[in-house]
Amino acid sequence: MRPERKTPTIQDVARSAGVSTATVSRALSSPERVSDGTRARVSEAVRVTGYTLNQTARSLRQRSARTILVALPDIRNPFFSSILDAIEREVTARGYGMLVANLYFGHQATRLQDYLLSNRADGLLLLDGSLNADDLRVITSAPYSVPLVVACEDIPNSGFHTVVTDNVQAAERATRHLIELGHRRIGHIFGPEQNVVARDRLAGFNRAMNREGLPIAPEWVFRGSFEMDSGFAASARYMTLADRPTAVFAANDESAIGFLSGLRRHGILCPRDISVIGFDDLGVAPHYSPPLSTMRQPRETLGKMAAEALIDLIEGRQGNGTPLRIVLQSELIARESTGRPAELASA
Amino acid sequence: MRPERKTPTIQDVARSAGVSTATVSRALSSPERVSDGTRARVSEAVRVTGYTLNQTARSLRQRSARTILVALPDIRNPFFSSILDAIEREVTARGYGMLVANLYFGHQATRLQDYLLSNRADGLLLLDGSLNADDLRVITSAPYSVPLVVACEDIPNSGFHTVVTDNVQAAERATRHLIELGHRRIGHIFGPEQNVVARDRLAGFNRAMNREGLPIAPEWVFRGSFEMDSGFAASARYMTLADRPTAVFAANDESAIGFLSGLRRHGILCPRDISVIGFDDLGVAPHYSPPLSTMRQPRETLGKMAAEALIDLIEGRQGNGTPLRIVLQSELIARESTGRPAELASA
DNA sequence: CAACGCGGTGTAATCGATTGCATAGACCGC
DNA sequence: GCGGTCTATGCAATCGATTACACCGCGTTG
Repeated sequence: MRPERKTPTIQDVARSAGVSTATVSRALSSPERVSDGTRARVSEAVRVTGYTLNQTARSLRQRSARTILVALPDIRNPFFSSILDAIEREVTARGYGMLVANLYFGHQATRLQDYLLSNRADGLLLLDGSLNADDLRVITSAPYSVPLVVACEDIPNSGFHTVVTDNVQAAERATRHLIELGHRRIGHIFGPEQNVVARDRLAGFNRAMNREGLPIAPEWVFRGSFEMDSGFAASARYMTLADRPTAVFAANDESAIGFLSGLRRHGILCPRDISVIGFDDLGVAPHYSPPLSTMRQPRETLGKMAAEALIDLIEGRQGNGTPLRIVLQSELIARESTGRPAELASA
Repeated sequence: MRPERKTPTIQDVARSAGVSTATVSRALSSPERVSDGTRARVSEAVRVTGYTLNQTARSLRQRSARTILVALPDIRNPFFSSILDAIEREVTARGYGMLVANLYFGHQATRLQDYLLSNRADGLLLLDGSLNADDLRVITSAPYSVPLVVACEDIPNSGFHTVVTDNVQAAERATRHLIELGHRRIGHIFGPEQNVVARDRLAGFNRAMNREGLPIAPEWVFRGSFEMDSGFAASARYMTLADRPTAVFAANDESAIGFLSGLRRHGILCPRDISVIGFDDLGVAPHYSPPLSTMRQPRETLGKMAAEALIDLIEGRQGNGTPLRIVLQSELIARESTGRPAELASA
């Protein structure tokens, strides 16, 4: 039977300051519109009452939650979590909150609708390319018109605002790095077949090989899933080959690491017997054995730009109809896992 | 000058179904309270109008956002991101949303207040032990009474509801593992000095050594920060020692990996020359060279239980005044980075 | 001196749901 | 046939802010 104290509202502040709620609201959100005296009395009243704004009430009235929703396939993936970090910084700096939805590769457009159409979030930052563009258009077009920015994983030809890195180009660069070292027989560990990023990296690999007139052996393209275990599995298949590549471009660092870990068990040493380059520059890459050559994406920039773009969209800037498309470049980080092929080194 | 179509509201549904808004509300949230016919007409009206609930309006009225806030020191850390994953699953299953605040080791209690006292979130799941208990009590006690569960990093003697693992015990187990292998001269890579988890692990290390009557050399306890680079730095100091330990317990896998990576550059090989055990069982641990022995915390369970506890608290279950305290145990995962010391192996 | 502009403030409508209370009608039992 | 109970529904208040509009008083200007 206790008094059930409630948190103070703007009414309490108004009463304490001897003004109307309208004045309190103005004193707090556009201080230049009230007189100095009033402003001071309101501040004091806020202090005395311990008032804090009820964001829910404000959201209802202003039809904006000052919150964005970030949807991604897997939070645990360190690549995504560092993007998330960059997004969080930017979003926080702009006074927004960040809701996170993990989709587990689930294509769950419905769950997203739930958040977005219920006014809990003002826009969607989508880091998952596996969603269906038409499903998404349901929420981005009238009457809902939810602001959307696609980042990291492109949804090709969708016409959505997009911030990505050029994976084809970067994969080509990685492959060319191996070629420049003298490798001619080069394999690839592919990512999940449906994944845009994996496909782009395969395309870049193919392009580099074709441009140099090098043959692509189908049995040297190992199926993978971006996970360490799939790289490990690829190493077993590698061992069964009669004719083996001297270098491998892995679609990401995880598969490169799993692959190397498997090879080591068979006594194949990197870079002595094989060169391997990965993608993403995970934290462990420089400390792996051997330190892993890789392509580094500008993760912070990517996350920051995507968040900026989304908030601009939400706040009505960036209004000119044409969809935004930002394409960033990745950087080659050559470490010790790539070297000249054995036949040249010994020569 | 376009018509500015708005998303349909419950009023539109009511009009379309020929009933009052009260009835629509009831049909949707407690269907058993309306007649079959009405329910059908309302469902149809919802379909026709494309109605979606405005969660903000509901939150305002019900004084609950169906959202929790998770605050952590560093999203990029794979340990935290996998906890976050478990939390997200549980929270989503219960119909809640998850706001994420990254604190960057910033002790920013103020930012948390912002979210919690503004009714954007119904409770706080705190994964950061560095916050000041008294600052937190401001929001957990009247008039605000924000539900709080502390997880992962304990805030000792705070009286908050807590879900953690027993780091002292686990560190003792890890150290004992080294002792059982025959090591007598054992070092430790310490975490950030202020961090509870780091302190507990040091305490467990000390306890194991003391119980076995083994000496603890101060110069064998390397200062660290839980990051790979700090493990790497420790390796440099290790090399300068005249008298070196034959085994090291690192406060986490990152520092173990950095340490091993540094030693390798000096030709010190693990496990031949030194045994190293880490903590956390990162994804890379089984694929590192050598595969890393480590302590595995029940991360999924921890995240899930913490989320459950918080939601129970929010929804008024788990009401009996005594603070909850759940302590989980970790599991030793012995891999190849730990072995018998050289002098015994050769014997 | 009347008209006007303007800064500062208050009144009340509004955002979109939920819910306490009232009521109409059906049904029941005595 | 009457009171009572129960079900299904509607009316209107409510959550806590923002904001359109009105108003007051003062200074300026023609």
